[in-house]
Amino acid sequence: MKNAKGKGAAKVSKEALKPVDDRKIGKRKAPSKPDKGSAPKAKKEKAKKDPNKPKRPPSAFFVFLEEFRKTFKAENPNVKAVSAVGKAGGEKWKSLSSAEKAPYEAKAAKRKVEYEKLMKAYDKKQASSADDDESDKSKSEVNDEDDEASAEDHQEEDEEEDDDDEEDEDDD
DNA sequence: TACATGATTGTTGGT
DNA sequence: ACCAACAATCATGTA
Repeated sequence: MKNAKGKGAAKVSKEALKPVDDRKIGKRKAPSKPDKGSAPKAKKEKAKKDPNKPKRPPSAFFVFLEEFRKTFKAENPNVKAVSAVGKAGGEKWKSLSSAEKAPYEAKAAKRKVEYEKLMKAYDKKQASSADDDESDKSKSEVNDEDDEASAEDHQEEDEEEDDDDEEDEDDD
């Protein structure tokens, strides 16, 4: 008789230590670039802000936060401060069970797939652009802009793959 | 007038 | 494998 839950296999390790629990190491954000230029919109500087660079996909937490923000603001229209929603959201998020977060993770996972796709296109562009030396390159070259080939195809919202027992409620 | 900030967690990319 | 930065939000603050 093997383990009834052979699925888990040797994953008995308890989350164990978290390398860094407090990311308060330091608030590194914008490298402080108070350029007197005021608007960093179009600076011929080397501030390459790739407009094509896809932003990172929102994690399950952010997906949940998006909806949570609405609820939070709906019940706290007086609250003003992103930190308020962040704290409340973070607390609530931890209060949710894996099953509750499942739908959010599912969506986040989907976003990630799209992100990878966009990244691919972006990467391609970078490769082309990387070839700054387009002096006498008679090659066809730059053939980008083929992204969004299939912008909207699957809009299905059915994530009902309940074949396996996914009763993963937090039961510490 | 306009941008940076603050606070949350998760994910991604780089070394 | 680990570290560091960034993803949304939006009123407030500073220059």
